[in-house]
Order: sequence, then structure tokens, then C-alpha cells
Amino acid sequence: MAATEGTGAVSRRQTGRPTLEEVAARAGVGRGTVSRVINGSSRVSEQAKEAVGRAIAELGYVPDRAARALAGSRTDAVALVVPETEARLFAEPYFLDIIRGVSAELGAADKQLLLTLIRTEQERQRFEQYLAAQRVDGVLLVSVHRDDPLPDQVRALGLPAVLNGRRSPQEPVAYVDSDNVGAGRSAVEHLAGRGRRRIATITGPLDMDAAHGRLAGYRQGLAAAGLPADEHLVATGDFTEDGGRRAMRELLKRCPDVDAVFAASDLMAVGALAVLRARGLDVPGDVALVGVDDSPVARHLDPPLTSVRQPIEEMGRTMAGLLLRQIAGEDTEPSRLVLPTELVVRESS
Amino acid sequence: MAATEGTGAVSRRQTGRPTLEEVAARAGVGRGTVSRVINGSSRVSEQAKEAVGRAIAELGYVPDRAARALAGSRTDAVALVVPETEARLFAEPYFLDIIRGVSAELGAADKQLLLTLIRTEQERQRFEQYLAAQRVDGVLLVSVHRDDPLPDQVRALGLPAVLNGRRSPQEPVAYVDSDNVGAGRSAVEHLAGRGRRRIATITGPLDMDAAHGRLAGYRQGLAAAGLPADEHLVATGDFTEDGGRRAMRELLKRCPDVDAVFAASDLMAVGALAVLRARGLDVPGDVALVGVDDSPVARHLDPPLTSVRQPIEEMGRTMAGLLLRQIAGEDTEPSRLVLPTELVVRESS
DNA sequence: TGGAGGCATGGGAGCGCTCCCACGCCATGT
DNA sequence: ACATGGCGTGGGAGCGCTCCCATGCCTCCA
Repeated sequence: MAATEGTGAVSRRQTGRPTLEEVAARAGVGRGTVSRVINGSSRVSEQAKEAVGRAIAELGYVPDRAARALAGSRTDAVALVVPETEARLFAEPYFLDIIRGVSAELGAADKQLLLTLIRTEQERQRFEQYLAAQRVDGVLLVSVHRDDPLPDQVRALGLPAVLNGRRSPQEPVAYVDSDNVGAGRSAVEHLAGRGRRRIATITGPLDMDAAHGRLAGYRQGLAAAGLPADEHLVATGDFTEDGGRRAMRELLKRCPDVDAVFAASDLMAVGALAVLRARGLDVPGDVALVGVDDSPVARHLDPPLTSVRQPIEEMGRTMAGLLLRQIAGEDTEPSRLVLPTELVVRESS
Repeated sequence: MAATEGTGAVSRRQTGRPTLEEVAARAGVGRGTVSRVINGSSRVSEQAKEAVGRAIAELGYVPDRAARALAGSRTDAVALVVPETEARLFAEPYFLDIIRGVSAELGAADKQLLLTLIRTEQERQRFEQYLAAQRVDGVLLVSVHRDDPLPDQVRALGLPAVLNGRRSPQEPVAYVDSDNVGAGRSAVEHLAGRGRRRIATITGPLDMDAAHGRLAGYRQGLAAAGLPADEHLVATGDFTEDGGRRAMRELLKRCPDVDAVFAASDLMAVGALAVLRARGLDVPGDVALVGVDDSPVARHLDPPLTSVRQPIEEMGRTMAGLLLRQIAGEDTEPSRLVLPTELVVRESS
């Protein structure tokens, strides 16, 4: 059984998978025609289309992505890049939801998803090389900071790119963001509507545009409610629980009469709540509290946290959709999409 | 500028990236030698190695993965497959931690990570085709159920595979699991040690081995503490919050004298806590509660939840490590690794 | 001194596609 | 009747690598 063909070499077929050529032979057509059918392109006779379709089905043919990538200029792969330099900044479920949305959209388009976590500064620097080697059709970037060079690196490579969030209001790269200003405004309006007068805010890290947006919204909300803006009521946080704790202490020191807090993230709200509790202040009795993200933790807090929901999964889907359009060349102007947020009222306010 | 070479065709270079051949020319050696240097393989003279190294650096050469995959039999890519058929079963942070671990290990080995969420039954069926087309070197599978055919499909393709968790104690495919039995035992021993006598359990879905393991551990714990096993104290859940709620109600109906509950997941503990609370029962005063996962939600519950921590990220790392070894052919026997768990005591018990 | 063996090396062949040119066929126009 | 043009088509070339065979050199042994 081992050597059936004279002195012939043992066949070196690796996968046993049928190739384009075999499909062509079986269908009685040329390679070109099969390729055309598969790519749904140009003009192929109905008859050939049918014959090829049958051959593909019979053989269980699936085009080889590596060969395609090498021959064509497309790879049908997209990279989702997540910088993780600074410890798990964003709330964890956030990424998962983004991934979920991205994956759904890419899956529908039969593109594959390459997940790239950038951990060290070194990895960050080798990024361009990395992208070049991967041969991806486009890049999705999450969690960008003001001075982040990554987006520009990608653009310099001529690769389509879409950011989640923007670095600044003049972001040149396409992005999908949630309405941070609206989030801040709606939170404050809600608080003011419940009779709160001394509404403070705990901001995110000010090297992120999202933090600025929410802060701007906070100010708009105050103005809309006819409340005076008092800079003592603004404390800087960093989106972490511990940052929220520190900011809350600062706030209580500066303004003991504070009666509401808009925290720019649920995590910071958690920290703030702990401090409030420790000081014997009742939530929402003495101080009302609102967060952002509507994360699972918000629901399970005691009291359940009022929070501004972002459509995270939808942002993921939208990002992927934009990227796909960019790759297809249908999106020459970099799109900027801002998705609406929604206030979810619970017992903390 | 446009046409400098007689009637010659315009150059069609797509990326401008240097190729192996160019490196070879610059280093004054043949293609083969460069390839050998890059792959760190066989015997190359010190001199050639150096020349090639310099040329690579000067040109900024990075090997093209697609070409490599096509020519060789390796792709340097690994798929992480996450079935999502039934709504987000596992607690969300779980997956993220797995991904983190996997990514860290793969990144160190310069392998790329393909994330594949399987959503529909149809996608599940096209899985083999998918894998064939992707040309991955191996597959990591998460969240496997008893009758899951996915692992066998992968093996049938001759692909290395590692599971997170196992389908049954006789799992033929390599896997990494946490010590579910130990988790159950330590929780119950802890409860018994605090004087609890009527210790109930809310199990996971019984088509998952992890659920069985934790239940077995629960029984061992009772036995070790000299407590009688009472089947009325066992209620079946499904790892969801709502399942936990239902099971807790059932438990209270069957055994109003229950004084402790071991829930096989934090999420179920959350559900159980809500029911207990609603019935006016104090935790831990009347009923002590222990969960599994040590998820963020456990920390923020009121009272903070005692929980059995699993080394999730480490499981991810270990899985990737095992897979890499399998790919390298160093791991002929399918490895089974069980990682220890650790009880984190908080105020709920 | 001649032959055998080892080792570094160059380069042909080929992985499975896409791209594109050239060919033949047909229906038209004059 | 012949030329014209379109359309479907086949298949060569080539994407950038790895694999492996053949080559030439050098050392070692008899």
C-alpha cells in the first residue's frame, strides 16, 4: 500500500483539499472562469456558472485564503487593535461588546477578524512592521488617546482605518463615537430635574476626547438648567474605580454641600459610592449619583446606579461597516458617526 | 516621470515592501540562505548570517505571512473559537480574560490570533469549511458542552486543538480546566467551618462538565465535614442570574431551614441573593452565600460575595502554550491540565 | 596523493490563487 | 459578401515564500 507507483515519490498533498484547478477540470471549464464565478464578477454564461457551481458543491471546494491574499491584493482580513498599555482602562465588558459587534458585521461579509492586543511600548513601536506582515485590508482601533500616533501610522501605510472614539474634535481619521456631550447633558438635566442644585462631576482622563465631551455636556446641562458653573465642582478622574474614589474625596473636601455627582464612567461611580458610603452619606438621599456605560456592575450596585447607556455593540457593528465600505472604496471622505446615548434611570438618583 | 522605460508597462508593485529576493541580492547571497537565516534553521555560516541580518535591517524587511502560508505548511495563525449560540452564557469578563491570556502567549511566539464567534447553527455547521479556508495551525475552543461536536470536527481535520474545560471526564482532546471539584469542596468546607449545617447548592447546567465537577466537590465537602447528603439541597441552575433566582426559590420551598448556599457561579449567586433579600432573609446572617468566578460583580455586591477564584487568564495562557507545543509536535499525548482554584472570603459567608 | 564525506550554498519548482492578454465565436453593420 | 466589435473564455505569468536537490568547496582518512 505504501509505494504503489514504481519508484515514484510519495505524493506530498498536504491537505487533500480540492483546488481551483480541480474544480475547473470537473466543470469542464478553465481556471479563469471558475475564478470569475467565485468572485461573482464580470460576465459569465449562465451555463458555465451552473456547471462550476455544481462542481464546487460536489467537491466541497473552499478557496484558500492564503493563496488569494498572495495573488490578489485583498486579504479579507481586518485587524482589531486594542492598546493595553495602561492597565485595563476601559471597563471590561466594553471591549467584549465591541468585539461582538465587529465580529457580527465582519462575519456577515465573510471577513476574518484578527485580534491584536498591544501590551508593551515595544509592541507599539513594531506596529507598522506588524501590519505590513499581516497583510490586512483595514484596521479598527479602539481606545485612542489624544496623542496616539497609531491611527496616523495606519494611514501612512495607506490602510483603511476606523477609530472607536476620536482623538480630538478635528480627528482626520474616520471614527465612530457615542454622543459624549449628550451623555453629560442628559445626566445633568436629569439630576437638575430632580431638584439637585450642587451637581458635581468626576471627569475621565483629560487626554481622551470622550472625557472632554462628557465634561462639555455636563456644563451644557448646568447652563440649560440655569445653574451656575462652579469649577470647584469639577474633579478629574481617570475612568478607574480608584480614580473615582480619589476624586470623590476631593469633591467632598472642596464642596461639602454637593448634592449630586455625574461620574463619567460607572467604574468611577462605584468608587465614588464607596467614599460617600464611608462618610455616612446616603445615596440618593444626600447625594444622587449617575454613571456612564450602563455596565453590569451598575445594575448590581446598591443602590442600582442610574447610568447613561452607550450602544457599544452597535458601535462595533458600525465601525466594521464603515471599514468595509472604506475597503470597498465607497467611502472616500472619512466618515464621522456619532451614536446617541440613552439615560437609564435607577435608584441612585 | 510616468513612463521612463520605453514602451514598458508601468511597474505594478503593490506595497513597495522588500522581498526575500531583494534581501538576498543586497546581502550577496541566495534566497535559500536568507530563508534559512530567517527561520533560524540549519547550518548557516556566521558570516552569511551577519550579512543577511544587516540587509534585513537596512531594508526593513518583514516576511509576508500569506506567502509563507502558501509555500509552507505553517500559517502561524491560531483560531480562538467561541460558540455564542446560547446567549452569553459565561460571565462576560471570563472571555476577556481568556483572550488576554491567549493573546499574551501567542504574541510572545509571534503567532496571530483569529477570533471566531460562532453565532448561528448555520455557522456552526459551516465550521469545517471555515477552518479549511482559514488555514490555521491550531484551534482553541472555549465553553464546550457535553455533546459538542466541534472538538471532534477539528480533530477530524487533523488540526491541533485545546479546549477550555472538557466535555466529560474521558475527554479525548487536550484541555485546560480549573479544578472544579476542588472549587466545590473548598466552598463547602469553608461554609461548614463557619458552622453551617444545611448547605445547599445551585448547580450549573448539567450538560457541562464544570457543573458536574463543582457538584461533586460540593458532595465531597459535605462528606468531609460529616454532613449528610440531602438531594433536596441540590437545585439545578444554568449559570445565569435568572436561573439562580429560580433555583433559590425552589430551594427555599423545599428546605426552609437552609443556612448556606454554594452557587456554582457568581451570576447565579447574584440571582440567589436577590431572592433571599426579597424574602427578608439576611446574608450572611440567615443564609451564607458563596459563588464561583470571583468576577467584578462579586466584589461590588452587597454584601461582597465570597467566591472561588479561577485563574482565568492563566488558563488562556496555558491553553495557548499547550497548543503551540502540539503544533510543534512536542505534545503527542493530548495533555490534560487542571489549574487550582482559590477561595476568596468576603462578607457573604 | 586520491577518494570519501560533510557542510554551506544557490536556485528550480511549486504552493493556489488573481490578473490580464489573446483567442474564437457570434451578431451586427455596410 | 466582408469587416467590425463585443462577449465569454482559456491559460500564461506571477504574487513571495519554502522545500529540496544539486553543486562546489573543504577537511579528513587511508
